[in-house]
Amino acid sequence: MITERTEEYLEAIYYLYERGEAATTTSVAKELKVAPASATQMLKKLAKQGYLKYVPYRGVTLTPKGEKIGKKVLRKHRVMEKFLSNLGLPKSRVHKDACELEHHIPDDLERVIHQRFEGERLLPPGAPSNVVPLTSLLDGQKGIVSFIGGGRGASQRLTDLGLTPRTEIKVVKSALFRGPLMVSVRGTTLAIGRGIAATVFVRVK
Amino acid sequence: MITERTEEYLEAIYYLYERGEAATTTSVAKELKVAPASATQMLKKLAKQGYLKYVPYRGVTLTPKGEKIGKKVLRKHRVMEKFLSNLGLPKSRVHKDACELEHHIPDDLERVIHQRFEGERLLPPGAPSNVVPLTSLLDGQKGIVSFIGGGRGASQRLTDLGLTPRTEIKVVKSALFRGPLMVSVRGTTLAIGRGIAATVFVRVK
DNA sequence: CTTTAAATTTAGGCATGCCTAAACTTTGCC
DNA sequence: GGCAAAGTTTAGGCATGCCTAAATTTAAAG
Ligand SMILES: [Fe+2]
Ligand SMILES: [Fe+2]
Ligand SMILES: [Fe+2]
Ligand SMILES: [Fe+2]
Repeated sequence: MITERTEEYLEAIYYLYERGEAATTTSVAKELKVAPASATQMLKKLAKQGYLKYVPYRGVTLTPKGEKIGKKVLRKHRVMEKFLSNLGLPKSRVHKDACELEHHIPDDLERVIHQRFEGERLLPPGAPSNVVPLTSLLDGQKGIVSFIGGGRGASQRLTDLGLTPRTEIKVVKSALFRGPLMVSVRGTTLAIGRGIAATVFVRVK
Repeated sequence: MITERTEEYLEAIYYLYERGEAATTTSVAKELKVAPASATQMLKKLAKQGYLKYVPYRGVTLTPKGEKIGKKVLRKHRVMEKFLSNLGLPKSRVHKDACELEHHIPDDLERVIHQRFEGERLLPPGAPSNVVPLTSLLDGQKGIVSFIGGGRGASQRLTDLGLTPRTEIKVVKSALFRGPLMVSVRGTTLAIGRGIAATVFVRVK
């Protein structure tokens, strides 16, 4: 059985990775507010369990197995944060509560909550319900560009990138709530900012 | 700190109490699928902690402190069960997942979720069970208007909007917990407030 | 080579919590 | 008073997991 603390470590390591920071013993320890010695011990254990590769004095790298968990937990954390803050929970509690719930929310429940709370205010009235902002797609999902909701400037930039209606688009990597999205269009992969991505509405397949 | 297992015991004892059954060592043990000896030990501990009154050979009674917790946990359990099953979780998992979440959902979150799904208890007795308030529908779901539960004013306004019995209606977007619903009726999309939507009962397809 | 920061090892601490079988005691009923 | 059922006591098991200070080692930079 995977413990809550293990999830917490993997989440933190994935978070460092996502920001391009090295996952050293100290950086992990700082992230989790524990002493370096504690992190060393824990990282060795996680390596033995196959969640990451640990090289003494060199830091760690997540294995596919560990990355999958870290990524999932972080995603749940963010989904729950948004959920809670949308419900009007005091800001001071949003993070903490999300950090507890992230370990207890089943995958499918997370998915449903996510779908309902991302971009819901952006949808133009009357749009068919399977048309959603690009930012709502999860990694790996595909869609067809339906229309561009933004103004002229945004439209121009997106046209330049080849993001025009009826184009098929696939989300390669979405940080879910912040940071750019990596999308694949017409065989090429490109990164676009969240702000502009939110103006692209796609029909989900 | 109150443990999960403690909550489980208090929940079970409150559940017995609610049904008018005596909370004896054996009945509690049976409820939780443990040996009587385990229950004895645990009940003594809970008594020492002030959650209940324990009289050897006579069973237990919840103190106000214990009753408050047992009642709350059971309520959370039920709210979560309803929530999960409304979201389409497989029946086999609804109970188990609810029994985990009940220990991790903050009070205010439970309250909000409850409000969203309590509408179903407004159902007039004898109504077929697939008739639910409009507010219970999820995005994209369709239904046939069955009847209007509100008073004259509400009825008039809804009639004006074309929301009359036997009309087909589709929920385009429901904010799930607050804000108006977007519905599609006879080919047009319109927004209606939550309050009035709760008086519209529809037969789900 | 020296210095410093990062990392590791060591040795220990702490916090428990819940469960069971088997033998024994009590209660309640006849 | 005898008996069965309910409840209790006893004695033990099991499953750990994570954290830290201080001393030591290693790596990297100059
Ligand atoms: Fe967490
Ligand atoms: Fe978290
Ligand atoms: Fe539970
Ligand atoms: Fe429960």
